[in-house]
Amino acid sequence: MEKSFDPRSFEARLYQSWEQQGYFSPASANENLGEPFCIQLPPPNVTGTLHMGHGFQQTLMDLMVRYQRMQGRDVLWQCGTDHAGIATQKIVENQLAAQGLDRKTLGREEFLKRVWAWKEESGSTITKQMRRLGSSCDWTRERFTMDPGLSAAVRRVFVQWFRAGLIYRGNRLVHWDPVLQTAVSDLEVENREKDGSMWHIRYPSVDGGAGLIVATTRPETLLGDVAVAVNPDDTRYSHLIGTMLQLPLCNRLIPVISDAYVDKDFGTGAVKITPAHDFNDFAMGARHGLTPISIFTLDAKVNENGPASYQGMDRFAARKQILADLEAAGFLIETKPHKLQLPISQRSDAVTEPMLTDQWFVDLTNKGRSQITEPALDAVRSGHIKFVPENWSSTYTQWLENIQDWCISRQLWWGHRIPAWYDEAGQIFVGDDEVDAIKHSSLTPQGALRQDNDVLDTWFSSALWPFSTLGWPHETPEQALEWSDFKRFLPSNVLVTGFDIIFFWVARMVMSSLYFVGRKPDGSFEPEFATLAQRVPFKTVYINAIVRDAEGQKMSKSKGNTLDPLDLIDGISLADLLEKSTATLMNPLDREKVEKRVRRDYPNGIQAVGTDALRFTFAALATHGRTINFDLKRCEGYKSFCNKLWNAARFVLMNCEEVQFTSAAKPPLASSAERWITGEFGRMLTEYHAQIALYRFDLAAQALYDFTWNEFCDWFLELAKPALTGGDAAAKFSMQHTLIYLLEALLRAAHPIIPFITDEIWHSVAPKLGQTVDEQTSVATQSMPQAIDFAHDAISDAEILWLKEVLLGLRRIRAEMNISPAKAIPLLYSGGTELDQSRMQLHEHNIAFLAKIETQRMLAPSENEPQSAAALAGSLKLLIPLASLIDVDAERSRLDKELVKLALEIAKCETKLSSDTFVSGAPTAVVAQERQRLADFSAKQTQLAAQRAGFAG
RNA sequence: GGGCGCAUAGCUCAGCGGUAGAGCACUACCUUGACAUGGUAGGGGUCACAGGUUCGAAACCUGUUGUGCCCACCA
Repeated sequence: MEKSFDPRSFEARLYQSWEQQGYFSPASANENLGEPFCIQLPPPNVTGTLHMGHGFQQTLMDLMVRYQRMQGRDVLWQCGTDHAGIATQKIVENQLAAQGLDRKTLGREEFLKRVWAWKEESGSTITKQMRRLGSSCDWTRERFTMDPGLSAAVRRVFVQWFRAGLIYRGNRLVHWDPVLQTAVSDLEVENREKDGSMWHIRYPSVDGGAGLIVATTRPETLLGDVAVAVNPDDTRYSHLIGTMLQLPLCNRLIPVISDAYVDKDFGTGAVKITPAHDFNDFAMGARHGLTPISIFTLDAKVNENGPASYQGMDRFAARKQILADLEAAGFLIETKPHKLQLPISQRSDAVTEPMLTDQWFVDLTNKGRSQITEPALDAVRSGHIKFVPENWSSTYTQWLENIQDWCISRQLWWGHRIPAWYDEAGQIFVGDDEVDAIKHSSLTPQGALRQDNDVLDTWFSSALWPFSTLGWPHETPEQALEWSDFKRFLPSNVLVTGFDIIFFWVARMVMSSLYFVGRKPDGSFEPEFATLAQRVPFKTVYINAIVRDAEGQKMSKSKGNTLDPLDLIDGISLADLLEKSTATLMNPLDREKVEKRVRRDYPNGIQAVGTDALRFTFAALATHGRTINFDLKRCEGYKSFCNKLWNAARFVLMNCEEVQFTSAAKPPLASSAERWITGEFGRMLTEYHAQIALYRFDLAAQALYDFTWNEFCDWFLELAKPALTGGDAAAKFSMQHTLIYLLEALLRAAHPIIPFITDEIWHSVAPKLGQTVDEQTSVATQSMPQAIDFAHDAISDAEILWLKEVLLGLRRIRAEMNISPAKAIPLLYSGGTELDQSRMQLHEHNIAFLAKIETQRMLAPSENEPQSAAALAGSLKLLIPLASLIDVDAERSRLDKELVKLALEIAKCETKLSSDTFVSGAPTAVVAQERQRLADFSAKQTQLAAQRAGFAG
C-alpha cells in the first residue's frame, strides 16, 4: 500500500469493475432471491449536470442500497433521466438563437430532431457524473421519460383518465407565461414581493355623477373591466349597486355589483372586476354571470378588444400610457406606494398573466377528489406512506386538502404530445392513436383529424415513474416479463427527495400509483395490489435537507456560490474556480464581489478530497434539519479520516506480513485488549445499524468515525504495539489475528458510506483471512457485520478502562510537568486494591512501553513516598518521583487546579444530596449513582490533598 | 393571513428529562518505527429570554424576541 491515501489511483478502476461485474443489478429469477429492497432515483434532467443536491441525495441512496445489499436484500436501484420539457427546449432554443434561428422557422419536426440530437449528446453527462460519486444504481435498467415504453404509459394514463372523466379540456383562466408562451401550473409560479403602486381611479356614473373610486395595482386591466364590485354591507356605496358606470378611456358601461368577497376596509372598498385577467375576478364574474373580456394577446400586448390607441402595446407600456391618459382626463385620483406579490414564472422569470385559454386539466376537485385526491391523502394519513422527518406529512396533506385541478397541457414541442385529435367540427377524440381514438368514441368524425399541438407537463410523466420504469402496463410479451419485477419491487422502500418537489412530484406519484398500479380494465385491482398499502409507490419518503453554502446561502449559479461536487472530488485551481464562479452570474456587476469571496474562501482553490471524503461529509451532514450548510473544512476533515483509515490498514498489514490465517472465523482473543476492542466494535455496530434504520445517517457516520479513530486507532493500535514487538510469540500471533479480523469487519461496515477506499484496502486484507480475492471480487458483495458476533466482555472492559486511566494520568503528568515524551521516567505505585495490583503486574509491559516508563515498582507499606507528581487510577496512586525531573511549583499548581475542580464537583453533589426532595423524589438508582460520585470524588480529594500537603508552601 | 422550522463553545452542528458534547478553529509541547491529512495535553458555553411542569429542564409545556422557509385571491 502507498504511504498516503490517493483516491485518484483506484476510484475509477474500482467503479468500472463493480459495474462490469453486475454488482448493481438485482438477482435474476433463477438465483436465490433475498427480500427485495428498491429505491427509485428521482430522475435528473437529462441535459443537466450534477450539483451538490444530487450529490447529497445520491450519497444517501447509495449508502442505503449498498447497506441493504450487504444485509442480503435483493436490491434494485432504478435510475434514469427526465426529459424536462421547458428546461431542455429552452437550451436548444438558445442554441438556435445563437445561430440566428428559431424553432418556428425550423418547424416542429426539424426542431425535435435537434432536441433529440442534443439529448443524445449531453444526456450522458449526468450519468457519468453519477458514476464518479460511486452511485450503484442498475445501469442496465436505465430509463428515460420519453422512451417508447414510458411514452406508452403516458398515453395510457391520459386515455384512461380521460375515459373515466378525470381529464377534461376547458377554456379556463390559467397562469400564462408570455415569454415562453405556454400555460404553466400554479406550482410553477412563484410570488415575489415587489415595490409597486396602488392607484385610485374614478369611474364616473353614467348620469355624470361622481360614481366610484376603485383601487388597483394593475390599471392596464381596466380595458377588460366588466363591473365594479362593492361589499353588500357597505353603506357608503349601497345606493350605487345596480347602477351603471362609465369605464374611463373605453366606450363601455359597466354595472356596480355587490359581492361579499369585497373587503370594505381595503383600498377604497370598490374593486374593478376583470374576469379575463384575474383569478378572483374570474370567480366573481362567474357568480354574477358576467362575460370576461380578454384584452391581451398571447405575448401580452393589448389586443383588438382594447381601444385602437392601445392595441399592440405591451402590457407594461400600456400601463404607463393608460395612467398618463387617466391623469390627463382627471380620473387618476391618487397614487400610493404599495407592496405587491408579483407572480413570476420559475422557468423564464417573466411576470405571468392570467389568461383565458383552452387547456387540459386533471380533475382533482370534483369527481377526481374521491378517485384521485382522497386516496392520496388516505395513504399518508393511514401511515402506509411515512415521511421522514415526520412533520412533512402535514405539508403534504395540507396541500392536497386545498388542491386545484392540475393544468397539464403546455404549449411546447418537446414532450409527450397529447393523444387527442380534433375533427373539422372541433369534436375531440382521445386514444392511444388516431384509430383507437375513433374506435372508442361515440362521435362520428367530420372530415380529417388533426392531433392536438400541445404536449404534457413534464411532471405528468414523472408522476408515473414508479411503475412506468418497471414496464407498466405490460401488454407486449416483452413487457409481460417485467410483471414479476413489478410485483416484486413495488411498493419501493424509500424515496429520497427534496421538499421542494413534494407537490410537483411526490404527491402526484402517489395519486397516479394508487389509481393505476394493478388496476384491471374493469376498474378492479389485481390481488397483489388490492389494498392502498400495496399500491403506494413507496413506503417511506425521506425528505433530505437542502444544501447551502458555508454561510447558509442558497447555492445558485447566478449568485456564483455553487460548489461542483466533482471539483471537490478532483480539486480545482483558484483560477479555474474564479472563472467558473463568475461565468453565469445573473448580475455581471457582482463579478468583483464574487471573485473577492472566492479568493477569500478558497485562496488556493480546492484540494482534491476524493469521492469517499465527499460522501462521508454528506452522510455526516445528513441531520434531520431543513438545510445543511456545506463546509469545506468539514470535508477536509473527513479526507483526513480516510487517510487515517488508510494508514491504520497499512499498520496492520505491515505487522501481519508473515502471517496467514485460513478462515474468517473469530480469533481466540488472547488478551484483554483484544476482547475489549471486539466488544467496542460490537457496541459501535449496534449503534450503526440502529441509526441507519432510523435514517440518521449522520449518527451512523459518527459512530463509525468515533470507533475508527478514537478507539481502534488511538487505543487499540497503540495497545497492540507492545504485543507486536514483545517476545511472546503466541500473544503476537493472536494480536495479529485480531487486528486483521477487526479491520476486515470494519471495512465491510464502512463500505456503504465510503465504498472506494474500503474496497481498495479490503483487497489486501481479505486474503489474509483465507479469502480468495481477485479483481472481480469486492467488499460490496460481502455481508454486513452484525453486532451479535462481537460480544463484549465486562472484565476486559473494566481492565482496559483501568489501563486507559493509568496511561492518561501519566500522560497528563508528562504534559503538565513538561517532561519530554522521549525521556524515560521511573514510576512508583502506592496503595490500591488487590485488583489494582494484579492489573498493574499484568500490564507492566504495556505501561512501560506506552508511557515510556524505565522502572516501575510497588512501594512497600512501610516505605515513605518520595516527593512526586501523582495521578490516580481508582484508589491506586501513580507517583513520578521528583528527583531532578519535576518542577515543584508546577506540580503544586497542577494539584491546586485539580483540587479546585474536585471541590466544585463535590459541592454540586453535596447540594443535590442534601436536598430532601431529591433524595426522596428521585429514583433510588439516581440517588445511589450520585452518592457513588460523591464518594469517588471525596476519595480522590483526600489523596490529592495529602499529595499537596507534601509540597507545603 | 395560515403552516412548518430554527436559536447549544469563535464557526458548522449533535444531544431532547439525571455529570454540557463532536468536528473545525485556538494555545502549548512533540517530526516516537501507521498516519504532521499526525500525536499528547489544554483553554473556551448562565444551552436566546421569561414563566410553568418536575426531586431535577439545554431537553417537556406556555409566552416573548430574533431568524428562516412553504402555502394563500386582499384588489
